[in-house]
Amino acid sequence: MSKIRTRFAPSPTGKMHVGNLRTALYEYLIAKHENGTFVLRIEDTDQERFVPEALDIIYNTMKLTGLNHDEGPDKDGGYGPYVQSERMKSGMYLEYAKELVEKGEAYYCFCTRERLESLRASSTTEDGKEIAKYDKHCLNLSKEEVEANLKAGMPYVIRQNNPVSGTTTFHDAIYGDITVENEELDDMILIKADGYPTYNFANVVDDHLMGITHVVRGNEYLSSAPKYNRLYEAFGWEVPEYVHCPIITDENHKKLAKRSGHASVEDLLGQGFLPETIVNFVALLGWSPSEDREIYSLKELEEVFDYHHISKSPAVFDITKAKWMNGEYIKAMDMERFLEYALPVIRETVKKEYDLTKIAELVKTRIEVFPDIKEKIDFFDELPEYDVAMYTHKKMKTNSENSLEVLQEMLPLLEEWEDYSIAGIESLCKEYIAKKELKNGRVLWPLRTAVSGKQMTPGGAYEIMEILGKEESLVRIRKGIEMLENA
RNA sequence: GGCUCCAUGGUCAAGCGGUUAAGACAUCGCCCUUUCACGGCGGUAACACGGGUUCAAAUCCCGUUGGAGUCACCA
Repeated sequence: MSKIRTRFAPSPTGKMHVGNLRTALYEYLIAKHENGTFVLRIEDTDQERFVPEALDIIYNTMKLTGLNHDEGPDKDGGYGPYVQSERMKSGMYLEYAKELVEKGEAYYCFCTRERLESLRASSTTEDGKEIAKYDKHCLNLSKEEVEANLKAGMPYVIRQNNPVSGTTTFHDAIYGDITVENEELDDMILIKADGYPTYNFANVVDDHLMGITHVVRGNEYLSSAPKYNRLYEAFGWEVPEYVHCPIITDENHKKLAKRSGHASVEDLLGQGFLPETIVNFVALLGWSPSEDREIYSLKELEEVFDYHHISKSPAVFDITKAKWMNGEYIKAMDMERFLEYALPVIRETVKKEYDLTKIAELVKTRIEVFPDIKEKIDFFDELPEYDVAMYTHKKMKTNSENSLEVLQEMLPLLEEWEDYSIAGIESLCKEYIAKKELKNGRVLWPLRTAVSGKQMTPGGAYEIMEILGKEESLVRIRKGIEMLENA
């Protein structure tokens, strides 16, 4: 069997959609699993939607996620150029289109947009039986008429000439054989009036020229696949293995769109997701490994990925589960890298001179995405307003009276104490607890409350006091005493 | 609306004719614990419906219903 060659062929029109990323990922994995070649090709045939920054987005995303291509615009592998607008310069798409015209598989069309629009309008007013497709009007033009029109400089497109009867069957690795009536096939445009090939055409030509063996794409292309198939056949080219992936949807089971808030890789990154989470999570949307396991690095995915296990039904992008997975990655991160992500967020919230690394450590097992950090540590900078009722905790057996007593008795001890390390404070507290024969919670709950002013905090009284230091800890405890006295 | 595809818990999903119908997220409860987390244990929860085929159907076939995708000189 020949070596596998897959390609990721994005068009630079904006952000990187997660559906696109998954397609790229599967293409990458299919190739890498078999030691094949993963090609990056830029499909910029739409001059109107082209946005230059999108190229950077594509490169950055690929790099960040680790989907490194073996061939591409920046890595010639002998199949270049890898940018369609550059390939176009040689006029090759037009040549190929003309080849089809000569074979009778395509034809020139001079219809105006106005005519096409009215055609569409009239077809919809019919009884619903009518199919909204081109009526092959220009197919009837004689060779002479075409020549004359061309000579006169009339704008034209070249359309595929599909049969009007019979059926076309193509094979997909996931969906099996799919058959459609040829009558359903529209004569799609191959070459646009601006001379550029359409995606549909350029895609087929380039895939063939680049020796692509597996064509992976979203299943929104399923309905146009028969037309591509006819193109391959018209040229007499070998049809690649089609792999149509199920669609990724939002929670309403609709195709994931920008408005969902997490439709692009950039959105996800901005929300505090790690690249490896995105890759891992998206890999599992529509595919599952044979072993019972969910956390996979890209390398591990390369090992176990088998595209025959891709499922057929659409998958909801469950942001809740994605967050869980991100939390798993965060917990498994080494401290150094964690700090790179966490510190900037912490700095936004904590302006005072505390040991931010210690704060980071506190928070590591308690967040799912990095912005979660903010609300967990806001009390460090400033003791929030809180209600004395917070001192009452049923399970800790605390109330405002015994809390006051504990704080009043602890205050002088803490004032004399110098060692405000976790261990130091702990030994002081434990000593007091032992002497008074109390449960830990009886004294630690009031302390933690006084020092944080919050119902829940990352870390306990020891950890918080260590970070706050002696002075600030005492200020807060005195404040607590004052509040309890006035209650 | 035409065409195409899809159909196991709320979500991701295992399952390929014989299972007590896995597992994960979420949810609920318990344990651990100075709070919250982490960790551990357990619970609730699914084969859309109707016909076949078969000794036997979540698994195969047909229909119904439901959902999605697609119908551009966009990709």
